Order: sequence, then C-alpha cells, then structure tokens
Amino acid sequence: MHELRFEIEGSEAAQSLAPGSTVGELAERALGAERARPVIGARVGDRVFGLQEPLRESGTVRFIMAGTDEALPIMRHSASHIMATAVKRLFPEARLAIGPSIDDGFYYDFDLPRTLSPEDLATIEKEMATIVKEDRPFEREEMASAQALDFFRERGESYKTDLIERIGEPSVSLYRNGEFVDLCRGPHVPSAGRVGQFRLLHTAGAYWEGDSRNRMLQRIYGTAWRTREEVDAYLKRLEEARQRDHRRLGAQLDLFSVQEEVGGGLIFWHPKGAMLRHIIEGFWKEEHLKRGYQLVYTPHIARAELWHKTGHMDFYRENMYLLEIDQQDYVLKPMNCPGHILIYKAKRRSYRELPIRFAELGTVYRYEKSGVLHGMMRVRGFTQDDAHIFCTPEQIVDEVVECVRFGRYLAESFGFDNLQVDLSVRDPKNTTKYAGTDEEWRVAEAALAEALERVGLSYHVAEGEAVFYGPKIDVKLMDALGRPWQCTTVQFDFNVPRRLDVNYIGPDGKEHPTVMVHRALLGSLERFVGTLIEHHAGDFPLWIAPVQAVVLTVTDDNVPYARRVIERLKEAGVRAELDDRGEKIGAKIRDAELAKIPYMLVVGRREAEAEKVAVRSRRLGDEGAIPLAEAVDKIVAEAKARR
RNA sequence: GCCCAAGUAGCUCAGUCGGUAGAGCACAUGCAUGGUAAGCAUGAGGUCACCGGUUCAAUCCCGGUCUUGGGCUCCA
Repeated sequence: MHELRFEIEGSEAAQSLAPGSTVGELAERALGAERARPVIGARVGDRVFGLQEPLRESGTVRFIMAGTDEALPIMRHSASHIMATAVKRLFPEARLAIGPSIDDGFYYDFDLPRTLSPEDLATIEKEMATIVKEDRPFEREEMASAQALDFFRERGESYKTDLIERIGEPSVSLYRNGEFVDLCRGPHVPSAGRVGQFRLLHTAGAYWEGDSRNRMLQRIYGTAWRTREEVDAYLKRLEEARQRDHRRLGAQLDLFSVQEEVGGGLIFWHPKGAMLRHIIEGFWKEEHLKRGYQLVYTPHIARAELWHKTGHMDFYRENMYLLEIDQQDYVLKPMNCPGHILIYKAKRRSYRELPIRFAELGTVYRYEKSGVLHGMMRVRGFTQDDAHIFCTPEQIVDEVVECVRFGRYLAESFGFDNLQVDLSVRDPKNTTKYAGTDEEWRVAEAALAEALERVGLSYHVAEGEAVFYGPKIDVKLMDALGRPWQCTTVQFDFNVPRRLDVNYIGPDGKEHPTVMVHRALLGSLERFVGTLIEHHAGDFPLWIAPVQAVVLTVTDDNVPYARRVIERLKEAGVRAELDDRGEKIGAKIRDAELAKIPYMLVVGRREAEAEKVAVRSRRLGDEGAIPLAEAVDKIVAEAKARR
C-alpha cells in the first residue's frame, strides 16, 4: 500500500505516513512531541480532523493550535459531550439526541424523565467541572453500523439508532470519554481537560429533528471559550445586546407598543416611532419616484374568490384572516401582489409600456402562531415596502440588478453596510414541488445570479430555499443578538401571473406572458425599524432622529429667547423641542441624553444676549457657544448629508 | 401550536416559610432659578394577570386559563 504524503503549511518538509495514521501521529512526526502538544486538530483540504482521526488521503495540512479561533468549534463540541456525560451521571435514564457546536457555544438535546430547573443547570455544571478535572482522553473508534445499532439499542439510545439508520453508511464513528460513549463524527479535543471555559446558559424545548410531530426534547444551551475572561466578555456582550433589544428601547424611547387587549403581533406606533416611520416612508417614496416606480394603493380586503384564483386559499389559507360580510367571504390581504396585478390588468398592456413598476407601502395581515411573535420583528400586521415589476424576459436581468442596487443603497443610507446575501434556488434533487418549467427556473436562477455578479455582492447559494413559485435573492440584517432577519427580498413569481393570466401585446401583435419580479427592499417597516433601533442602539443618525434637537433653558428668564430659537429651527425644517421645565440644566441634559437626542442647545443669559446657542452634541459633548444662525446651518447641513 | 420560565404601581424590581403590600424612577403639587448626565419636600397611584379549589383566612399552596419571555418550526 502506498504511503500518504502531506504538505505541511508553514513548513518546507513534507511528511509521508502509512494510511490510517492519525492526525496526532502526523503532528508528532512533523513538529516533534514538544511542539505538537498544543495541536488540537488539523484542517486537510476543507475538512477538519481531530487528533484521534485516521488520515486516508494525501493533502495539504494546516494544524489547528489550541488558542486559535479554529480550535473553538472543536472545543465547543467537546464541551457538549462533557455536558452530556454529566447529564448521564445525574440522570442515568436520559436518552441522548444530538449535541453540536454552534456559534459562540453548544447545545445538547436530551429526552429526560423530568423537566430541568435552573438549579439543575448549576448541578450539571459542577459535574462537568469534575469531568474536566478527570481529564480523560477522547478516544475515537470505528464500528460497523450493524454492530453500532446493537450497541446503542442495548443502551436504550433510540435516537442514536435512528441516526445510524438515517446515516446509512456501512460504518460509523464513536467517541468515548471515560464511561461516556456517543455516536459522533467528531472532531474532539484530545482530552477533557482541554475544553477551555464554559457556562451553561438556559434550557429550551426542541423537537426531535425539528419536527413538531415528534417528541419535545430538552435542550441545554451553553457557551464555551478559551479563557474565563472570554466567557465573561461573551456574557457581557449578551447583556449589552439585551440593553439594545428593540423592545426595550422601543418602550424607553417611547417609539411603539404592543397592547395586550388588542392582541400580540399588532404594533402601535407612538408619535416618535411614527415620526421615524414617516421619515423613512418619505425617503422611500422619493427614491422610488426617482427610479421610475409608480405609487399605487390597493384595498385591505378582497372577496375570497380572488384568493381562490391566486391559489392562496389552497396554499396559504392557514395564514389568512377570513371575514364574512353579507354571506360573502372576504380575506384580509396577506400579500399585495394580486392587487398590483389587477391594476396591471385593468387595461391591455403593450410591450412599449414595459417595464411597469408598481410600488406600495402595503399593509398586510398574516396569522402567525403565537409562539413566534417577537416585538416588531415578527408580527401579524405589517407594512411591506412592496413593489411588483412587470417586464419582458429580456428586461429581467437589468431590473433585478436595479433592485439589488437600490436595496443596497437604501440599506447603506440607513447605516447598514454588513449585508448577508442568499441566492435561494430550487432543490435540484426534488424539482417536482415547484411551479413553472425547468426552462423558466433555469432562466430565472441565472438572471438572479447574474444580477448579483453585476452588482458585485458576494452571496451564498441556498439550495432548496426557493419558494414554490420562484427563486429569490434574500438580504438579511442582524439583530442585537446576532439573529438574522430577512429584509430585502427579490423574487420571481411563476405562479400568480400565470394563474391570473398576466400578459402583454408584443411587437408581433400577439399576447405574451409577462414576467413578474416581486421585491421588498426594507422588507416590512416594522421589522426594518426594529432592526434599525437595534443597529443604532436607539441612537439614530441625525437625519432620521425623531427629535433632532432640544433647546434647554438655564432659567425661566431664558424661555422667550428659547422660543425664538425653536422657531428658527422649525423654519429651517429641524425637528426641535423645547425643554423649559423647572429643572436644573444638569437634569435636562441627562434627560436629553437618555432620550438619545442628537443635539442639545443650551440657552442662558449669555447666549440670549449674544444671539447664540451653546451646542452640546451627543457625539462630542459640549462644543461651546456659536451664533444661532450658524448652529441652524450646521444641523441642517448634517441632516441633509444623511450622516 | 409545542416545551420551559415568568406575570406585584406607568417602568425596573423587592417582599410576604398563608394574616389583603414596599423601594427607586416616572407622575402631580409646592419650594428652589439652578451653566453641561439626577435640587428639596409633600402627595397620588395596586382586584399582587384572570377563574376555580384548599383554608377561619390566599398575592403566597393546588388546578385551569390568558399574556409575556427563551427556544423548536415558519416567515417580511
């Protein structure tokens, strides 16, 4: 048998080893026993191996050293095994499901005879510390699947036997640490003492295989890092994220509320939140008109017949609010597309008119299960910044390119420059569950990919993530806790235009099917504003701040002058408020800081006499007194620059 | 919808091992006119989520319901 050959990154000498040698052996050979000690695993090609794993193919090797970022997922995965070991010691009847590493930590799902309390977490954590101290090695073992099935069946681990059957390989790997054995692909740290520092966070319910028809398991979440300091820093980050949670800031800054007696998922926009929305909507409309969109409005309810035609009554019924009026069924609209199509179809359309771009800030209602509602991010009534572009097949790519550019421009205007872009395409293995022909899908998917290339955005192809009626581009923004929320979506729809018979008259005088691109750039105003609140931690850029400046009087004597200052600001289009309460200046400043108002203009006797204001900005603090006219110009200029 | 946890003043929270409750902030009134992150005093404000049960007595114990939060699934 041939020896395997390994190029080692950062080293001249290549190594030859017999097939089946482990990464650990390779490390010792390449680096010597001493320098190999901090090695935790290795990356060979695009796969990560643990030290215990045998190598079967030649390749270029990069060793993963303890203390590097690459070592973290391995440590976290081992931490989940150690947690499972502890749970098994405390609850021998526990059955194991799965326990992977995730961003920032790990979890493990258990089927337990009783529910876990927060005190149990402390006990489990203590037991984990003991296991770490025992510092026993993680040993890897390969077993024929048939034998592994017997092994786990004997132990009553029914989830593991399910997994082995689902994997369907002739053999599987097991990892052993002390008395604990688990079906596992690895990799793991060499021994339990090397998992680093961890902390169990909370428990949650989770269905086996994520399917609500299956049994509910108990999931324990934990976080794991290299050092105690990193764990503390992570916990602090969680706390900071909690502080900028849009629900908390929404109440603090008096932006919006959800009222129990009205129901969950329905947003009340308070004056300041409404101002924020008003500014966003104004900007949005202007930008759309600049780009050749036409604004439309469509009714909130429509006879159910329409929704039968579109297929929604069949495919979307459980998400729709149905009404009965005069013994006729009506639907509260869950989408704007049919309305826009009806406007399109109100007359014959010529190819000369295309593309037609209808845009609407359309409020829709969708029934969502109560458990998924979340502040403004996931609601039952929301306003989409919706548009439908009707065009010919030749125009698709240009239109999509413009949509993507436009979406990026809007996101950047509001201060988002880190976008996560997905191209969601059909599942190539199961093309039957999609509407439309193969040719349509090929053209549409290629058009979306080409558009992304042309715009120069890097993206991730998500196979099988397309909706049944067409492929789509999704752009996600992250919330305070790093959860992604879809905002921009650009999608093709093969279904509704065909069902509603949408067409145009071509140069040949014949009818041709019109292609429809559906897009929302901000997504929904609710979700977008929620994300915006968290992104800026409520500290909005001047141009969208609901209150841009507050005038603070030092004493009651300054009120008449302060009123004149306010007038001047308002004339210049600055959103300004007057704080003439009988409080000391320090208290007024504190309140304005807490309200996150960008500019505080302090007026006392000195300013009134010289027609000045003392500017204090949230960013820079006390900037000293300048002439009133100059201050107004400064604020206006900054707002105009959208900084 | 499902699993777990939590619901006490407008907000943030304490408390009662069963004898109908308290702080800070906010609010109101009065005093104070204070120059860059909290001036002082007084006052008002509660069906302790809701419905049952146990008990001489329930905010507290038990059961159910509703709501909220963390997850699972789904989506803008």
